[in-house]
Amino acid sequence: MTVAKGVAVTTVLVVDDEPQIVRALRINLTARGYDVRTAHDGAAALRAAAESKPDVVVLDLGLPDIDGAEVIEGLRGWTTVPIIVLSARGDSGDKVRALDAGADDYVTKPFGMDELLARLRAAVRRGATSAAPAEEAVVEAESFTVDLAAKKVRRDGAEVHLTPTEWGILELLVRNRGKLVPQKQVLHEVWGPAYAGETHYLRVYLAQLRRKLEPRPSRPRHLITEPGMGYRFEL
Amino acid sequence: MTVAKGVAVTTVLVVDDEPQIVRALRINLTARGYDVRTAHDGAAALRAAAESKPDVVVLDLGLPDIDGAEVIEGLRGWTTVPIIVLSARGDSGDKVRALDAGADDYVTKPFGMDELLARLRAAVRRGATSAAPAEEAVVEAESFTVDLAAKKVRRDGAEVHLTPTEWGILELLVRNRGKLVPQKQVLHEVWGPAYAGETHYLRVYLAQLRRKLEPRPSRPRHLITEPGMGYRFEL
DNA sequence: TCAGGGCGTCAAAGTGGCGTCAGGGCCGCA
DNA sequence: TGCGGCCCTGACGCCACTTTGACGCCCTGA
Repeated sequence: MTVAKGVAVTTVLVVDDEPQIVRALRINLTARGYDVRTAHDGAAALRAAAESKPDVVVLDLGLPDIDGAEVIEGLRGWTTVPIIVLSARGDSGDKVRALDAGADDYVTKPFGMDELLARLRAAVRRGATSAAPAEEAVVEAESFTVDLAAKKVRRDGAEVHLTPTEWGILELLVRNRGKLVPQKQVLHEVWGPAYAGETHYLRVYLAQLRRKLEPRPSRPRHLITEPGMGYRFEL
Repeated sequence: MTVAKGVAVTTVLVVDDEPQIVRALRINLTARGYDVRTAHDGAAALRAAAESKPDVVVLDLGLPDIDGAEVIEGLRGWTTVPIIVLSARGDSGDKVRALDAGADDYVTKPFGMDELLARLRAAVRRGATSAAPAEEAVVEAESFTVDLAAKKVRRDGAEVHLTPTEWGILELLVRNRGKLVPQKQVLHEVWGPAYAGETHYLRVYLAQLRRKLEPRPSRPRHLITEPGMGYRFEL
């Protein structure tokens, strides 16, 4: 899902060369809060998919340029995004080919909008559960490990308890491991936009984190201060 | 997939009360190398699913005992196994209900065997990629056990009665065992989107759960509060 | 050599979250 | 109509976390 301002918006790519179908889908999907992108032929569909990273694709088989099965294969080469095939041809050979090429569902025209929407929800639901695990959830430093998914920190096997603020800082730095994170960014993301000047907070909390995590808190090896600039997490 | 001697065998659970349908499916699926299990009513289906851990379920909606949507919900309570619904009724209301209850696909009788097999392959393919690390239906903590399929909790052999709200919280935490679940997520998933600020509810209900489940409710070992962040279930 | 800014450290408030208990309202069931 | 289970609400004490202030160090530039 595309995430904007903390709200997950589902993006749907509609691929069809019949304007009235595209129009009907756009109206219905937009009304239900989906972000709708469209493409009118196979080449445009592949481009649009690569670009807008949709959460689900609705694909008509009768495209002017490329055969539908090839579009499916083109997508399946690099993404597991759910694909719902629309087709006027109801014969079973087409269905079998499309599904075996990698489509997730097959709906015959004319279709009921209710049914299509329900199948769309089902496809998105599946996509959401299977997609996730991308990012590596557990990061290992020399003297401690950070589990970003479980929000746990372990040191010498024992779990270390962090307060919400401590965790917020550590998470931010670990997600940007190796990179310098400016003071302003830390303050902004952990405390909020109104705290850009409270650099003293950072000194206090970084000291606390080092005391809890560093083998030698006064000679930090992982939670590095870059004077005047910001902080950096090193493995 | 069930793995035996290095060879992956796909297990299909067929649920239908019409013997000739079951027979036709058994013959066709077995011929293609699937391991076929069958059930003739909803109760048996839920039992068989918990027992044989199928890779895909083919479910007829017109069962003699339980409504089809309830069977789907019963399965979805603890597993993400793909479910393909078969139904004689082609009307769109049924389709929408079944799909929204958690079905993955919907095929209207009479169906072509080719098409059903293609949809089955598509469902299995998806299931294989998403294949979460085989979630267990029954989770054992030190002092109690949670049966996600049966929605039951046992402590010292005796069943513990939970209210719907208590169960909702426990289920959510157990499904995310080890992971921290933010307060907002608990409120959102148990009470609904409008209750994001009612953190007091959580304190009351967590106390109730601890009183019922923890050996030492004031020193919880399994239902852990992470102050300011959320809750965590530990085995 | 001195002044100043940035940083680390320690300790002392204060305050907000948490656990707990008890009461009240609602709804389904007898 | 009464009863019991369940959900919600309010009050209160406690503790952990956040915030704040004071102080000394180091480095840099004047």
